[in-house]
Amino acid sequence: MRPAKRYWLFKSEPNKWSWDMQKARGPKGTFWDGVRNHVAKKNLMTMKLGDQGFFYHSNEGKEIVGVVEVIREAYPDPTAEAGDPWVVVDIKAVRPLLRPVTLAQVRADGRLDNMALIKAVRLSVQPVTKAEWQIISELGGLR
DNA sequence: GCCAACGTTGGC
DNA sequence: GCCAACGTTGGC
Repeated sequence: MRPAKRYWLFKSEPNKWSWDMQKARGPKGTFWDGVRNHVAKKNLMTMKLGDQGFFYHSNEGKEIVGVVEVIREAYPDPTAEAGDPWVVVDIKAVRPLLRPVTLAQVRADGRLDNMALIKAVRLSVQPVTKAEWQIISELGGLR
């Protein structure tokens, strides 16, 4: 049996790598580089083909703007020094949220208090539970 | 192996 | 620009 699909959240500063840039890559997607934290790395290693994630704009915007999908599982980060342990996955843009979900909304919701977005502020690649995924999808106008 | 100092992230 | 949270480094 195929393992249940998992959900994630990818943080990016939009002035470095924005949703629009991700979308412009089309179905080919791109590798998600720059992760230099062991917890985030562990999350990357756990990802399977077809897992979905939210695309979050940190710093400017502070909102979840889109949905991405994992199209290649973890492999060595091409931007890391040889011998470094860091990995990337490939992701592609799937669709934008009809209405971006802001950090303020997530905080105010009450059902999302345990999200890593709030609990682990600095973690750049985070797990999202199925329940959280559904709530945010609704807030974002996706169902 | 502990912990103080320091650097980085990211919200405000 | 400030600072809280947290990770990493290095002295002991």
